[in-house]
Amino acid sequence: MAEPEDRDLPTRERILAAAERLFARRGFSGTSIRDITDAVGIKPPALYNHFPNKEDLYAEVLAASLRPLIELIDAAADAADGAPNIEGADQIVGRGMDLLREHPHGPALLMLEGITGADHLARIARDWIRPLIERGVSVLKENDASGRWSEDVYPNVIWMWFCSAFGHVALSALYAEVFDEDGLADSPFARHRDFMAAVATASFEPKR
Amino acid sequence: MAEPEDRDLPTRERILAAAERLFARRGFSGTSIRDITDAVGIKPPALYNHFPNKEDLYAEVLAASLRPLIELIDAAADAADGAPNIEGADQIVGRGMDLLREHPHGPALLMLEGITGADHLARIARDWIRPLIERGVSVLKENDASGRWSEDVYPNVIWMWFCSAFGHVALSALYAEVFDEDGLADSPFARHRDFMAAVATASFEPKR
Amino acid sequence: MAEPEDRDLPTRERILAAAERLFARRGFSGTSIRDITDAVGIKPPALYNHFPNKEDLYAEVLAASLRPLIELIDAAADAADGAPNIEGADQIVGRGMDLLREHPHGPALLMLEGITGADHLARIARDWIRPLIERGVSVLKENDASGRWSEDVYPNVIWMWFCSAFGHVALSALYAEVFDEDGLADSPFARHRDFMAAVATASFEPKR
Amino acid sequence: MAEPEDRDLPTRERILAAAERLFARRGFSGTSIRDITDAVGIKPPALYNHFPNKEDLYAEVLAASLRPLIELIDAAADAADGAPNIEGADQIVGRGMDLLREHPHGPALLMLEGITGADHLARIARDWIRPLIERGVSVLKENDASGRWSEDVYPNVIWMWFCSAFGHVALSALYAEVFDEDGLADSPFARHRDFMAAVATASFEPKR
DNA sequence: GATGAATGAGGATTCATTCAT
DNA sequence: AATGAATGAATCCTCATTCAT
Repeated sequence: MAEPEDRDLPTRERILAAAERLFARRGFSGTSIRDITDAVGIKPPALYNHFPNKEDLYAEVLAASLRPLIELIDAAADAADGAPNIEGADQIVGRGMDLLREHPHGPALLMLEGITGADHLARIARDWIRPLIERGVSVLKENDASGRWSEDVYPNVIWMWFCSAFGHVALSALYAEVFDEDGLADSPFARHRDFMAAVATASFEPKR
Repeated sequence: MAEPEDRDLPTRERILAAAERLFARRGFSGTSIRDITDAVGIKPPALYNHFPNKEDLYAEVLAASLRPLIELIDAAADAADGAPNIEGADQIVGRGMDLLREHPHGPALLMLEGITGADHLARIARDWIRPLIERGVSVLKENDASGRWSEDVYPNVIWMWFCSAFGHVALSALYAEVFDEDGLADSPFARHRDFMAAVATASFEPKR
Repeated sequence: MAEPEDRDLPTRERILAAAERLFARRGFSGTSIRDITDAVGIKPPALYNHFPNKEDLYAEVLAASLRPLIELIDAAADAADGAPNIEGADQIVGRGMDLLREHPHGPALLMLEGITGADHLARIARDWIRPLIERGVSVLKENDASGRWSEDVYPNVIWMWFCSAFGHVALSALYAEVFDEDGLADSPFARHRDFMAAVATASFEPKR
Repeated sequence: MAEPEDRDLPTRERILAAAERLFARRGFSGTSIRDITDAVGIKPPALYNHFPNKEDLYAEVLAASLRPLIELIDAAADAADGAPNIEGADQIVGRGMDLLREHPHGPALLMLEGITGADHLARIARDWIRPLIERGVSVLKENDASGRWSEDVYPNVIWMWFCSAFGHVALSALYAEVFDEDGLADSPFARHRDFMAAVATASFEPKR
């Protein structure tokens, strides 16, 4: 708990790191300023030299936590853009999950926001999720040669993968309790990622 | 907001209903006793005539919210138990989602618990999720004739469907912001349910 | 300080009494909730069972403190309405001051507000002071036969008396330090009141 | 608001000017160090290079704000010392008010202190107000030939004029709300000053 | 002189809970 | 079964002040 949260970094960064971890684990109202400052090793008033209030700190954590995810997913989609049909699907899914795994707080924060539908939801949806979906849909339009799906379910395709992938990462605590192993550890994670990639393959296998 | 939460029901039931809705929307620490009693139309001390404290009320809400889900999913699985191969998969998925839709607070509560990994998580995992997974795995063992999957990914199959289905229902607020329509309304919901059922079908289509 | 503030009265009244005294002596921002609740003999949270917040408590104190002043002055003006010329002026002044003396917190609160020009000033001016001035002006119009003053200085007449009378009562702490006697005690107060009444008489003495 | 408070002056003077204005408008406890430094355009710690703490800054503001008033009033009294009877009264009153008008924060600060009776009151009373009163009384003794007043009400005379004159200037915010015009603007101020001078004349008009 | 970072003390207010009625 | 009044603990945040730079 009181891990000094990377003692070398400037205080502002340490606050962001501690806040990200705590907000992701306990939600906004479940995390107190004191929780965060205790984790950083400062007193509560010191936090206000770096952030004007809890809300703004949270907004910054949210943005900082989602930005790399979207950027990386975007880059992965770029890479897969010209790729041939079926192989593309499983590779995108696999890469996407690997990226989520490296930034597991983002999915948790996003799903907490998505469920509780708090104040930031509209902005998140507009700025992060909608572009992500649109990006995915356009990739599908160019690459799906399976003949299985009409264009108007492409958003559902992306949405389902979004729920599955973000859900797996965000729900790692539940996964651990259910399966007695850390869902983000190498082997279980690989198994799940590969399974999801295989479902993707099956989904875009040309219809007989 | 201040809907008197079914004026005819006994107070205890009205508290449970209001608490379920609020806990699902704002989480445990984001919901105050006053929020609940305001929704019911009583004063905070009156709540303590029916529940010993907030924690126990929450535990009861959680159980009451998850029990029907598990029971109904269980029943759906029973019905599909003897069903033939491929048709079974999409029917189970479709029925399961219809059931979730009727009790949308359950998925939200479960995912909030699953993310924040709070005190109830171990019990929930043991009592509700593990049996659900095991039930699904055994159904798969009896019915999967696709030749696509080895038995040790069956848990991943169920887990992925769990994330997708519970995620879609729990994240309806996010869905609404992203797609400008209520993901639980008839037509969008049917589209997503049918798409997921189709993916199930594709996943269990016998391999060529 | 910790006088129990009239132990018999209901808590709400005791809070109002303590708050009036403290706000009048130390101003709004110089008075803490704890100051008030200490004077009443309760803990700070108990105050919130009776008033929603400090601002509203202050507003209520202000209204409760000014209302009797205005009402009584109004009544005094009524009584003097039909009175003959000169005698009226000194009697109104004398009676008005006697009334202020009985409610000395009102002038203090009003002058603090009037100086700091805080949020309530506009409302106070409109609801309390303007009617008071207008009332005084109309009395002057009917009764001033001195031939000394044009009608357009009547507001200045009232304003000057307002400053003098409210000032004397509000500034009793300063008066005490300057003159080494309590300006609200019987004898010094009577001397000042009678002097002011005499000035009023001189001011409305028919011009030679 | 964020007027840089006379950019050319040395920081110390700019702090004094900003502090005077803010203390006069919001009182001691209603003004924070940050309010002052914001108005000056520096950060709070910089203030401590010029003043040891808030209390001492306030004391200096108070002295600096009252000193010119007293000096100027004193000078005005000197000038009127040899002046003949009746004309003197109105001239002193008129000149005194003109002086107050040029330093309107002094009256506000003084009345706030006089009402709240804070720590500085005794010193202020002794050092500033008492000499002022005594000076006025001695002028009256030498000049009052009206035969209207016994010598023991002379202090009341001065006190009443003090309340009226300081009150009018300090309460300019209230005046503005009540009369819809700035009480310190040329025309309204002149009207009030002349009225007060006229009352002075009437008060010292030889009795018939 | 000025500032960024820090802090102890205290600010108003909320919260879960109790208890007498 | 319900409530008004009360409270200890905790909430977010502000404040005056310090100190190293």
